[in-house]
Amino acid sequence: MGVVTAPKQDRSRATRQRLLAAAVACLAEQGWAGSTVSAVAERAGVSRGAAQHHFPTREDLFTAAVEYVAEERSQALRALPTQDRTAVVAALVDLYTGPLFRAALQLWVAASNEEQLRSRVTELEARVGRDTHRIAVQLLNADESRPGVRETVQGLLDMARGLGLANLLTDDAARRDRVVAQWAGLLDEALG
Amino acid sequence: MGVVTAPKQDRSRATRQRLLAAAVACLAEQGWAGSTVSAVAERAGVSRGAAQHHFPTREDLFTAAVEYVAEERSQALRALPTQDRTAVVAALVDLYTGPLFRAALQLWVAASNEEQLRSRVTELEARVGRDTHRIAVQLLNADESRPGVRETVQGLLDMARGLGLANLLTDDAARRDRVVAQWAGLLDEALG
DNA sequence: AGCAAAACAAGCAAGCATGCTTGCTTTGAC
DNA sequence: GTCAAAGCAAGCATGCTTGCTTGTTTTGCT
Repeated sequence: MGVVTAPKQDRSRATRQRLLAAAVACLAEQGWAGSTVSAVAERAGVSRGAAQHHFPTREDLFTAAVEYVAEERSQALRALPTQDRTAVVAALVDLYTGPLFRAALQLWVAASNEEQLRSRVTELEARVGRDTHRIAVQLLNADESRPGVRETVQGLLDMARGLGLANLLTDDAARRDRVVAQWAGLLDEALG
Repeated sequence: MGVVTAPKQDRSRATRQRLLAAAVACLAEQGWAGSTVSAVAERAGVSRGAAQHHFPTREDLFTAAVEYVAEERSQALRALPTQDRTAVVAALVDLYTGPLFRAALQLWVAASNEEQLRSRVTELEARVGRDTHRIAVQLLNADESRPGVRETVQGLLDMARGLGLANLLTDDAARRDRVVAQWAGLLDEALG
């Protein structure tokens, strides 16, 4: 009762998947308040009743969606190719511009107000954040034993977050590219 | 009709002010969806009817609140003291940690989904962003005629935004201080 | 002091999202 | 082929927020 049990039928699993994907898309496009279960169900191509069969309450649905977003983001992270530092910086920043980041951003802001979501989303961000930092250090070929290197990389990721946030309203890819180019150079000097 | 006319009575102006301040506080604490006009009116200490007398529709209220936030942020910006670069960086970052930034963040995210808000909030961010950049260049004593300096400062402000965003869920002032110290050093080298 | 206008308070109807309940269809096993 | 269980669809009741409408108090001016 209440425990999310592993689905036993293929159709059910497919529907669950579609519902979660639709939930993430709705979050990215219409935000938290606009992501009503009717909207998610309609986008997933199922009835609202079906949605509430898989996720009895709206909170259940988006609790699962949080995990889904975390999984997708980790997956995108691991798909990053190894290149020169400028390309790596650009690729990292690109992680914060897609619909996945938009959905995550909506979840962060919603979690800052909804008690129920806060703990789960905080855990998500901690986990994904650690993964991101680890992979960033690896891809940038940074030596974390040197003092300041850890903070430099953290600042870079914070800058990427900020660029993604600025990208929420106005799609300023041109400005972003210039900033990325400049700071990739500064970073290259700082990391040696 | 519909045009927000200048209030003629002192009590009215005070109530308007309290309503706007309460709207900003509600935004920062309870987000966009949670900032119902009842909540704002209660926080302002007036009845809901009074709130709807001053702002006939909810959109009117928060349209005015957007302007209010922009004004407050510009004011906070101009109050920044001139100090050494590390202190200036810390002060700039601090601009992105208070309730004003939280309210602005809620507005950004809400505006990314609500058509009506988007244009106004976009204009707000453009204006405040320009002011912030200008004052940052001035306080940092940066020579924008040198290539790359403009992008360097922009990247710093983007990092500040990202730090503020990270601060939304977990109040990690310690990490922020370390990142600020490190990036202040990087910036000092880059600006010469 | 009186008066008109503004400011404020309270109640009412409409719209919407959620959660529950009921009934029908599909699945997979015997 | 049948049957029980899971998946799915639709309708209903509740609670909440908004906007409007009506009535009362306060303000500023003559």
